[in-house]
Amino acid sequence: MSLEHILLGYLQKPATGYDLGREFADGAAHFWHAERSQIYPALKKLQRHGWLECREEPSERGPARKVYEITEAGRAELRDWLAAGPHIGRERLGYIAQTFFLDALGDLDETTRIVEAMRARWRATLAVLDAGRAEVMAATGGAEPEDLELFHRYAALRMGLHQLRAKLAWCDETLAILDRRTARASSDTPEV
Amino acid sequence: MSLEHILLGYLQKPATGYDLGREFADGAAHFWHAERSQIYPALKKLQRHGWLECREEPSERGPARKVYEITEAGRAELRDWLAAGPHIGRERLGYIAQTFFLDALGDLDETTRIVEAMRARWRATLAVLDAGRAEVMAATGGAEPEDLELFHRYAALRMGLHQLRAKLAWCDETLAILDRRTARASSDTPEV
DNA sequence: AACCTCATGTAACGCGTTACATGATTGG
DNA sequence: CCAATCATGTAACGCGTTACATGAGGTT
Repeated sequence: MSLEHILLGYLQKPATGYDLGREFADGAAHFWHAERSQIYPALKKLQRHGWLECREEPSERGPARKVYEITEAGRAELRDWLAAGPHIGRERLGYIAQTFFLDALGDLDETTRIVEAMRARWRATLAVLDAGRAEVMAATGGAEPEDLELFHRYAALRMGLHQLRAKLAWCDETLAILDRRTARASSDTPEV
Repeated sequence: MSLEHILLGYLQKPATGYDLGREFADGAAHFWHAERSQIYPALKKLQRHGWLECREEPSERGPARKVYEITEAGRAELRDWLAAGPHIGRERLGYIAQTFFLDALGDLDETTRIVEAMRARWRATLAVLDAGRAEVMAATGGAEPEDLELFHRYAALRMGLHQLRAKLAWCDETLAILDRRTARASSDTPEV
């Protein structure tokens, strides 16, 4: 159900399916993803519900743009979804599953290698989110954004940052434990 | 692809589909979930691949138990999956999406209410994970587990704890910002 | 008698991914 | 001329959810 409501959320400003596809590649990337092949049918479904209206506009290049706009019923539906309490679903986290079973490799060096790879990936993602944060900070001069829309978008970004920093903290903690363990193991069986 | 590999991971010790269903309700709940209706066909598929073997055993109550056991090919497949680098997929986080669009409610009191509800939910989950951590701590006497299997299961649990604490830290941070904002707003427009 | 736990499944549906189709314009 | 960007989609497939079916044995 969430994708549809995210589309309604974005469509408080009129947009085309193509535009929305870009949002999922940019602004929303850290909490949701959708391909355009999924977006186009979803928009039609929202229109059938009466939550969106559509007008066609010629485009300079390519086929006519279908610009969607939210209706009053759509706004009500969005508000219901937002006010209905937190939408916390079950998270499927392959990397924790992997950690959970990593003993099957029977080798703590392999564990170290995998955790280091995780750290590298998340550091790269953190750099992207941090750039977004720096942008907001520059625009507001270091204060919390006054504007309600920006305030909430920034709050969502802060959540992403907290989560990423927690992942990285776990990597550091785990690597430290692994380090201590390898150090201890090599002092137990010292080289000749 | 992950569910199948998680099943292989668990099946380093023989188990039935029913047993595995319980794991997803208990031990694996914080990073993966699967219904038994999904597990039974998945086990058959793994068997077709030659990664599992199955023997039937009579059960004291109910129909015969199908006890699955991993094969050498299955172990190789699991090791490949584990060693292939971190399995970091796209996360779909409805609650961040919700935060992102919460300005549509046009009311910071509603935002406060939602964030408080999130905090309550995550506090409850944290209590569960923390109990698991306390159990391990009690068993090892406060040290990191020596046993390789326990070490990795505990590492996975620590990750869950880090993530939850990050969520809660965000709630606290956000509620503090909201508080300051409401305080400022009421001093700008003081009651008569 | 009603209900819980053990133990197996099937069927229908919905959400998400990948691949493909079409076609105009702009830039190298 | 080739590639990228704009702009719309469809089709096939796979993963996940919900609901249902069956039936034995033990508990209240």
